[in-house]
Amino acid sequence: MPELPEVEVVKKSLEKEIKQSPIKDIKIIDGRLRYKVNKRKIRKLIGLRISRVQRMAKYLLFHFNKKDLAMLIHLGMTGKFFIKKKNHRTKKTSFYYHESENDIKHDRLIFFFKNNTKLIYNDVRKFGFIKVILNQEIKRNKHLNILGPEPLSINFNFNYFKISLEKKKDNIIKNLLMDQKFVSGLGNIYVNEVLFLSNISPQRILKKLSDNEIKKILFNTKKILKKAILFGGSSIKDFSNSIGKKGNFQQHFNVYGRNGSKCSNTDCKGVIKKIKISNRSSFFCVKCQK
DNA sequence: AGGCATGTTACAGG
DNA sequence: ACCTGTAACATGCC
Repeated sequence: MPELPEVEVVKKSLEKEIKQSPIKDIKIIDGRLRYKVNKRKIRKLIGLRISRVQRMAKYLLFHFNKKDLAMLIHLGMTGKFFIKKKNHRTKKTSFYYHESENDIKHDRLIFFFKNNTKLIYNDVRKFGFIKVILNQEIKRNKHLNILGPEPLSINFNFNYFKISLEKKKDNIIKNLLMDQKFVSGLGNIYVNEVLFLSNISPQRILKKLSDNEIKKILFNTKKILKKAILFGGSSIKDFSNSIGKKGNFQQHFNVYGRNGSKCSNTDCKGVIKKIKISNRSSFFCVKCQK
């Protein structure tokens, strides 16, 4: 899925484009997402105006002028939004995985606004979901209430890291950073990149992390997420097409998807290796990540 | 043909 | 009850 930077970029583009006009209609083309879209509940949004779009970890939360309702969205692996304005070409708000530019067969849901703007939810693999929830349920929502601190917040700090390590000393660092209960918003790409920048092997046992290394991980996590947001996120497997909105941060990957190539540290002659950790691909330099 | 893919979670086993 | 690892979800590309 989009990780935190991609979701943040989507959030910003949605806030900019779709706040003003009321929803006129909602068409469910294929509601069989991770959870089946509840037709009755989602139609309650007709007539409402989006007042704010919020990002929580990798989730999007839509708020409306009718304050008791909210819409929770997760993009899964391949969820994305398109905005279509009258007499304008389609604007992407998210990122291509491996689709062609004009592929519409994975459009799952369309929000029609009174000003003739359309907001299309498109999801190839249907791992994403859309749920209408009550505002008062947000705090105890089962997806949201287990999330650890946002990586860019001050709550993700040295003390928090140390306290968390007490309980998890036998695990390895990659699993910890991937754990949304520990820190919420990182995924496979950015965890690989953070550990590279920190010169730490993804397999390092937690109890063998020094204080200085913990500080490096914290610093590099915040640094790389901010940088990725500035570059508009990462659009993997879609490097050449420049129509619409697209992130460029994949060009700055040091290790992700680069197995076999030389380490990008100029003083290092190491090679990037790919291994499986908890069934996910991990990439690291055998020489400078210890 | 089989393996792989930005994620989450249900489940089994400890 | 907690932790951890694995399988499953649906689809398409290499």
